[in-house]
Amino acid sequence: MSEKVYLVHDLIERLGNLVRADVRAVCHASGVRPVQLEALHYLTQCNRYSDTPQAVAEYLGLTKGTVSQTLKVLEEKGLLKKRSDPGDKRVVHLAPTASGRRLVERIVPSDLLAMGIGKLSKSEQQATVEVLRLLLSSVQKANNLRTFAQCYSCRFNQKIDDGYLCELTQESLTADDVVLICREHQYSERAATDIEE
Amino acid sequence: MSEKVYLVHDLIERLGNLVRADVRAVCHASGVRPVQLEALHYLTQCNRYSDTPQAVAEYLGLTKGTVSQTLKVLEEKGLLKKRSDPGDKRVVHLAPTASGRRLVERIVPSDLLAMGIGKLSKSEQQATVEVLRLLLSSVQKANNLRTFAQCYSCRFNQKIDDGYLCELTQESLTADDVVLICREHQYSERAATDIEE
DNA sequence: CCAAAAAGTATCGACACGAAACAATATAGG
DNA sequence: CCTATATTGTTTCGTGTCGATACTTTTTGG
Repeated sequence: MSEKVYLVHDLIERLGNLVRADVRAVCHASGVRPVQLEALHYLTQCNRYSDTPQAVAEYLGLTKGTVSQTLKVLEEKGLLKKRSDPGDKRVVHLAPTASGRRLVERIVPSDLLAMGIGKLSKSEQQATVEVLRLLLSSVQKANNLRTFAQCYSCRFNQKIDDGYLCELTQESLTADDVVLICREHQYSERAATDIEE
Repeated sequence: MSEKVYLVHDLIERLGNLVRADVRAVCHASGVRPVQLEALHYLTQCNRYSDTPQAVAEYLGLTKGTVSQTLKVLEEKGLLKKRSDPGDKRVVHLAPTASGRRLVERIVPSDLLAMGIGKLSKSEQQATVEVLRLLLSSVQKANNLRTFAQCYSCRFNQKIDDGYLCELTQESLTADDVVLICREHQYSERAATDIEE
């Protein structure tokens, strides 16, 4: 195996540790657990097909039982509202409350990371985003993982005259919709990671 | 704040989540906790100034009380040996046992990440390592964090005729020593992150 | 020599986590 | 239509993580 794999594993792990330690400290001051914040953070970014307990569990790599408890605590704290799906009565939709959104905005992104990135030049910042994006999509593709990416880079997304269409659900999407992350997302064959914003 | 900060935070968090979920699965099969493996992994990489409970706590971003328990469990499982310092009787040195080292080698690096990196071209792999290294050192410098890097890039490290000298401890170091990570590490002023291996 | 700092341990309570069992609803096959 | 089977989510339970706090031992500094 290439030496590089060890290096990248180490670097990802250490950056992850630092960011997590920082987030943990701020979370602690705010009285929430890191995993609770991560779930809430996800829910501020996902679309209406992806705001369920099951999707949160897949995104975080946890079991549905574990996530169920986390969501229960978030609801008790008033950071989250549950709403049952009108079409499928098994399904629950989750939405952060106003205070939930405020909490996420206060903690994400971590100051630690922001300061580090701020020290980089514009071109270094750009290179960082591109490399991380490429690495993430490569890991996801190599392991057939759900990609949890935004609709605009999805092979099911189609541009129509007054907006977009999801070919999977056959529903029309707005410009706001297509920047949310979706659990059904699949990259199109062409390099969809190159899209600039 | 630059948009890029949000993007990088997200990407680091998601890559970290994926790697952690993968490591967690393998750990579970091996009967150890992720945090136990991370501590053990650190101890396979650190030098003789950095193999103490306090250093592990700083590296992982946890309190010493928490780490003390983790180490106790590792010792009970026979993955770790404790040895008290002859010079300072408060200090305990930690060393992975043979089975501890074997465990780490089996789990690190994660297959998930290895497969993802394997799909990248040589030059993309190189770019990934460089970008992550730059980002990590930038984050560390911006926050005055301990860098936990290898002696060869340390400002206290000096090349002498038959090896190296640490100007902080005034002890001589071998070629094997200078690739271990040290809690007292400080980057020299020149860009020490550019060193190739 | 004594106060303060530092390294480590022990104990406690809140919560994370997986496993398993469970309830409710949806889907597919006969 | 009706009954397996699958899917979604919750609950319960046991183990373990984590931080806070209090504590011991040793070192250091005035």
